[in-house]
Amino acid sequence: MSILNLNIDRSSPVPIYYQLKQEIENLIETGELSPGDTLPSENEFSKAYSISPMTVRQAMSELVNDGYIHRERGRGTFVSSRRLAHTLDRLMSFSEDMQNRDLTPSSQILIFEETPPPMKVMRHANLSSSDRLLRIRRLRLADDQPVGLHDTYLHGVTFSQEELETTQSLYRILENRGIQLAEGVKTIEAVAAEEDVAALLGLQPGSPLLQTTQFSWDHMGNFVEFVIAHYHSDLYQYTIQLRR
Amino acid sequence: MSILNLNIDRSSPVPIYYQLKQEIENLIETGELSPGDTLPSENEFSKAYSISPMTVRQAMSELVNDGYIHRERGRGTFVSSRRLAHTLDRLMSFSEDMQNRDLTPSSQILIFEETPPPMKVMRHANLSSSDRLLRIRRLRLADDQPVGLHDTYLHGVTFSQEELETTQSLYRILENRGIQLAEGVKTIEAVAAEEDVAALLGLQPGSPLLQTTQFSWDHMGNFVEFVIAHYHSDLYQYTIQLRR
DNA sequence: CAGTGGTCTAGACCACTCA
DNA sequence: GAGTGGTCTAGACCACTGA
Repeated sequence: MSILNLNIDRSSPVPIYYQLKQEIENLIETGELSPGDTLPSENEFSKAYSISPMTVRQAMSELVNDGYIHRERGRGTFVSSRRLAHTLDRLMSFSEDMQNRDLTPSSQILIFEETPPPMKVMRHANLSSSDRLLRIRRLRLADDQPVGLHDTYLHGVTFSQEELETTQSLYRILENRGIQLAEGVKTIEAVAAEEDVAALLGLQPGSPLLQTTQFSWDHMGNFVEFVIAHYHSDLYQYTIQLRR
Repeated sequence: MSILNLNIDRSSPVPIYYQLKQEIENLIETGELSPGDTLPSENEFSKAYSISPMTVRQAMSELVNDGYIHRERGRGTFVSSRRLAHTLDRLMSFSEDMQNRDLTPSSQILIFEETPPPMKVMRHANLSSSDRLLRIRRLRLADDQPVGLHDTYLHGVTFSQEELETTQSLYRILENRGIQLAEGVKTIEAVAAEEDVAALLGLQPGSPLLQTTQFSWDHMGNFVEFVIAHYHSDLYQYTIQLRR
């Protein structure tokens, strides 16, 4: 593999390993390097640009980490397939999710009240029955078709039903109050539709539903929300991108 | 922060950075180090165990990458909130998955044959009806209880049923042939159990099942496998960790 | 065999934090 | 100003691959 023509500016405040990483990333993004192509060896990079091997290695390691390239001992370093976007699973609102799928999201608020935490929430979020959560039940529609039912329980934040109706986005309301969701756990299972849920989603009782339950926390590890959702499985599937 | 009491064996073939990483991981997993605790500085590690700073750094970098710790320039290195397990979603075999859940996995091979690709696979993996795939249907058990049914379609690899029975692991057979799964897409939905599947899983027909369909590719973007799986939802849920 | 990535050394200077 | 992580050097030996 002949050496690539890269632009490394040693007077720049940008770290050398980072410049190298960005340059290679660009070549891959623009298609000048294709999946399966062999990269110059670490040694070649090191000599061609007078960069210490360990510095070259740092750039390569981050590219491997980001999924752009992979290394094979004794063989070389290769550009990886770009089949998948480089995104992992993210905390995403229903609205964001639908917009990503090119559907128009909407909502009907069915319940808006203060309640003590459900048992499951008390256990996982370490709350007691004297704590008060804001409970919001919403029918979720995509292109005006009902696809799911969301029961959201919020901790440590209050607002009016009117504010939700005008803002449309729970996450935006949280952000306006300086609350940022940082991590979450979502569990997915299949359940048979109860009568009330079935009626709302236009299904027969007993129809298979996708049920997701999610806990979310902010950066400090404070419990923020619990959501239990039921989806019409013909209209809503869950897709995950995986890496080894 | 006083120095920790770690066990580093320099005569071991296990790399030093990896030993260091594992030891710290253990301290965090067992709770001997708690979220927010300050780790000894890189310099302290380096001196205490006579390890080169760059080697200490490699261990730390991987721990950061895996979400165990985070670094703050000028302040120190801290144990991260351990609310979430340290795994993101990975391509994982059923066996690995069960072992992570402390269950003993086993399998019964029901079908082992060559077939043309199913329609869905032809579309997604760009194959034609003249291609031949190896199809394997297996009943999957955890602690001897049937939890799921896997239909796997493999491309570009052949082996005998005997080899699978002795090796036990499809992924190991692939690895032995130099095939490494690199990325995948998994779709999760809820379906009603068909009669044959219900019987195998000990359920009534029409019971809600978790259905996952997965495509996997190697580093070069070559299609390797398609798996359609059905799970007894009471016994098997899918959990995802999310980040914003 | 030469070439590759994997690991490791023993230093260096820098920007940043905090007392 | 002492201590921290961030970057970087210029080498070394190893295990592995492939011709």
